[in-house]
Amino acid sequence: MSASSSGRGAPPPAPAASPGQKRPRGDDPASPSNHSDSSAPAKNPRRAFSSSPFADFGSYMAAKNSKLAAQFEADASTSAAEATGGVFAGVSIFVDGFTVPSSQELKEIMLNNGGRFVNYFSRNTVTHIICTHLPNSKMSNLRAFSKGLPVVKPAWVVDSLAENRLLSCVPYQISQHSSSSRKQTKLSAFFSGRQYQGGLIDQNNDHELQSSSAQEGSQDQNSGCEKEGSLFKEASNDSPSSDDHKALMFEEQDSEDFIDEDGNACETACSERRDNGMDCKLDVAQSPDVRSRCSNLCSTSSMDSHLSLDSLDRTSTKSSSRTHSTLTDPNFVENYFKYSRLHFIGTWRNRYRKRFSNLLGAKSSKGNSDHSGNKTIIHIDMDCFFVSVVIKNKPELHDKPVAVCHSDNPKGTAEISSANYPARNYGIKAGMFVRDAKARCPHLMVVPYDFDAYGEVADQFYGILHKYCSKVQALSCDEAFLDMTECLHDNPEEVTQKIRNEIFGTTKCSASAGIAGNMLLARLATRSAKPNGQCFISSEKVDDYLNTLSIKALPGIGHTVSDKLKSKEVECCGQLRNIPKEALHKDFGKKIGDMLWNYCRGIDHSVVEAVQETKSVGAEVNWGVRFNNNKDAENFLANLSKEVCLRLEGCGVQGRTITLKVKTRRKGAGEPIKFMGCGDCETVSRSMTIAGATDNLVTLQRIAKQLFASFRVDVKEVRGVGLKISRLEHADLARGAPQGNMLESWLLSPSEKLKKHSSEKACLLKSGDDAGIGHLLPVIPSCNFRCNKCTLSDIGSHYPCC
DNA sequence: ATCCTCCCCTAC
DNA sequence: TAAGGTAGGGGAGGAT
Ligand SMILES: Nc1ccn([C@H]2C[C@H](O)[C@@H](COP(=O)(O)OP(=O)(O)OP(=O)(O)O)O2)c(=O)n1
Ligand SMILES: [Mg+2]
Ligand SMILES: [Mg+2]
Repeated sequence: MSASSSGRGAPPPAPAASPGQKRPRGDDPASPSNHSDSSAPAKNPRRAFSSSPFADFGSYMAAKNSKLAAQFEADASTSAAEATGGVFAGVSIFVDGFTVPSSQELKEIMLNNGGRFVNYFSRNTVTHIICTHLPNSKMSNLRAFSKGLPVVKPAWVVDSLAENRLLSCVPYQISQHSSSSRKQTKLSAFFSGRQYQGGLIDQNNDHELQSSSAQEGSQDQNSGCEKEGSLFKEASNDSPSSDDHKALMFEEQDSEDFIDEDGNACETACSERRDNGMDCKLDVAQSPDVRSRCSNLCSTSSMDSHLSLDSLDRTSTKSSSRTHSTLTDPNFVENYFKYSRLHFIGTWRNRYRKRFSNLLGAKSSKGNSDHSGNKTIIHIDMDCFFVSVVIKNKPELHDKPVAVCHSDNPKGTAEISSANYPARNYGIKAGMFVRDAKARCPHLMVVPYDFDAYGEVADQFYGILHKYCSKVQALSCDEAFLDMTECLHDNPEEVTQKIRNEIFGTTKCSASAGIAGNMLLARLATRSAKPNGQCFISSEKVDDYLNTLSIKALPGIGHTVSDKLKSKEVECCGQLRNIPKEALHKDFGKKIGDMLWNYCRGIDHSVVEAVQETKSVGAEVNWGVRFNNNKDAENFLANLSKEVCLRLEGCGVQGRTITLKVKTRRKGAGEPIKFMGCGDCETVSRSMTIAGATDNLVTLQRIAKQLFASFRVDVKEVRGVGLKISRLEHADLARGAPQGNMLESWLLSPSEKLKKHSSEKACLLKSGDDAGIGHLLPVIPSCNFRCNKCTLSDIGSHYPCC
C-alpha cells in the first residue's frame, strides 16, 4: 500500500512472517525451556538486553507442516535399455560444461545403451561426472559436491561405446596435476584453488527435468530420509578424500582420522530441535581472501595449470578425507576459510575497497554538508544473490525451488546460504539447516557455492553503480546505497530502472531497489520491491507505510529488541510511536532509544559514505574447533595469529589492542546439534593494549598465547577462538617503506593483479581529514618497547610483547 | 566528562 | 557430515 511499486509486482509492505532465523546466542536450540542458556541472565549484570531464550520460534514451527516423502528421482532420464543392461548399465552421468561430443549426444549414447543421464547433479543419482575441461572455480565446487564421484572425460563414453564394453574410467579421469601444485599446497594455506578464470562454461541445456512433482502429501519423512540417507552414505564415505584427488584439488591431507560422528547424533538432534526450528547462530558470509592471498604468494600459474589433465596419481592416497576439525587438519584455519560463506561475505568489503580504490575518493568530507533538505537515496540489492549467480545460465531452474548449500544431505546440518523465491514459498531461509529445508521441500534443488562467480558478479554490479553515481556506499557484496541527490538528471525511478536493467543485462541476475528520501526508507522500500522490482516511497506515503510495518523490519532491530518491545505490546511502528522517548531511553539507552524513536517515524539522518574507517581486523573460527591438549590449542592459536597477521599486512595496518575471544562448551551442554559446531557456549574475551602498534607475527602469537592461558579454560571444552586487533594505525607510517609488498594484499584477486594497480591498502583509516597523518604515534619496533602500558597485569610475570 | 574493557546486538 | 565470519554500534560499569 502506500508505496508505489513497479517492476514485477512486488508484494507491498507486508514483512512476511519470518520463520527461520537463527538464534544468536542461546545457541543450540534444543529445548526451549530447559537447560541451555539458563545461566546467561544472571551472569552479566551489565547488559541492556536481557536475552530471552526462545522467543517465539515455536509459533513458526507450528507452521511447519509440509512433509512428504517425495522421491527425488525426478530429473533423470532413463532408457528402456537400462533394464536389459547395455554397455552403460548402472552408469548415470552428469555432463558439466561444454563437451565433445556434446551433452546432447552423450545423452543419446547413454539412453541407447542402458545408461542414465541426469540434467542436474546430485550425488545420489550420479555415478560419473563428465567434462572436458573445468575452470578452477568449477573445480572446487565440483569437488564439494562430487564427493567421491569420478570426474571423467567424455572420451570414456565414446571409447566404451566403441569397444562395446564399459572401460575403466580411471585413465579418463581428470585430476589435479600433481607435482607442481602439490608442492604449492604447503603454501597453501593460502590457496584456495580457485581463481577467476574466465567465465564458466557450463551448461547443459537440456530441459527435461521431468520432475519434481511432488508437493504435499503424505508425510513419512522417515522413509524419505532413510532412503536418501543410505544412498548418501554409500556415496559418501569417501567423500572428501577420494574426490580429493580424483576430482582434482590439491590439499595434502594428513592422515589420521577420527571422530566420527555417528548418525545417531544426527537423529537425536533431529528430534531435539523440533521445537524451535532454528538454530543457533546467525549467519552470513564468506570469503575469498584466502584465495587471493595466495594468489599473491604463489604464482598463479600454478593454479591452472593443471587441472587439466589426466590422471596421475589416484592410486595412492586416499586416506585423506576425514572430518575436518582442528584435530585432524594441521592447516585447518587456512582451509576452513576457503569454504566459509560467512568469511566470504565478511571480508568482501576489503576486496571491494581494493578493487575500487580509485573510485573511492578519500573521505568526501565535503558534499555532505548542507542539504538536509530533500535527498534522493537509492538502495539496491541483488535478489537471492548466491542462488541467482549459480543458476544464471540455467533458466529451467528459475521457477523451481533452489538453494545454495555445501550439502544436500537430507539429514544434514549444513546451512542454507541463500534460497530463491520459489524455495522461500516453502519457508526456506538462509541459515536454516539443509535437513529442515529438505523436510519442507523434498524436491529442493541444492546447488554448490561458486565464490569466484559471486566476486565477478559483485564487481560488475559495483562497476555499474559507479557509472551512475559518484556516491556509492557498499554494504555487502550484493547491496549498496547511492546518494543520487547531486548526480541525478532524470527522474529517480527511471534512473533506477535503467540501473536495474543494466545489471540484469550484464549479469543475468536481477536486482531490486528502493528509492526514498533517506537511507532507512530506501532500504525498507527495497524489501517491498523484492524480488525483481523497485519501489519509491514518497514523503507523503511514509506514515501510512510505516504505520502497520512490523518493528522487526526496521534495520537495527533484531530478535532481542523485537522481543523486548513485543513484551510491551509493541509490534508495529505505529505502536512504537506511542512510546515516549524517555521510556525508550530508559529501556534501551540513549542511542538505541533515539534510533527507535526516529525509525518508527521514518526519520534517519545518516549519510551515504563512500568510505568508512577501518577500526579493527580479526579472524575467528567457531566450527570444527576441538583440542585434546594444550599443544593443539597453541598450534591453533599460532595459525590464527598468522591469519590475522596476514590480514593486517594485507590491509596495511598495525594495531595496539589485541583481543582474544574463546568459546567453551556451556556446562551441561551436550554435543552440538550442528555437525562440528560450537553448540551452546559461554564466551569470554580479554584484551591487551601495548605501547606501539604492531603486526608482528611473533608478537601476536605470544600475546594470543598468553591471553589464552589467562583464561585457564579446559582446552577440551574449547569450541571457538577469535583474535582481533584494534586501535589501528597505518603500517607504512609506522615502519619504513612497506617491505616489498609481496604480501601486498591477500585480498587482491588475480585478475586485479593483472591490471596491476597501485598499491593501495584496502583498509582505510581515518588519519585526520586529509593527509593528517601527523597525529599517528611513532612506531616502535615490536620487540623493543617496554610494556609499562600493557593492560593485563595479571597475565603473567613478563609481558608477552617484550 | 571521558575513556576503557568486556560484553551484547545486528546485518550481510 | 561440513566449513556457525566479520565488523561496527552501543551499553554498563569501573578507572581516571
Ligand atoms: N544468513 C545468510 C545471509 C546471507 N548470506 C549470503 C547469501 C546471500 O545470497 C548473500 C546476500 O544476502 P542477502 O541478505 O542480500 O540475501 P539474498 O540476496 O540471498 O536474498 P534477497 O533477495 O532477500 O536479498 O549473502 C548467507 O550466506 N547467509
Ligand atoms: Mg540480496
Ligand atoms: Mg544483501
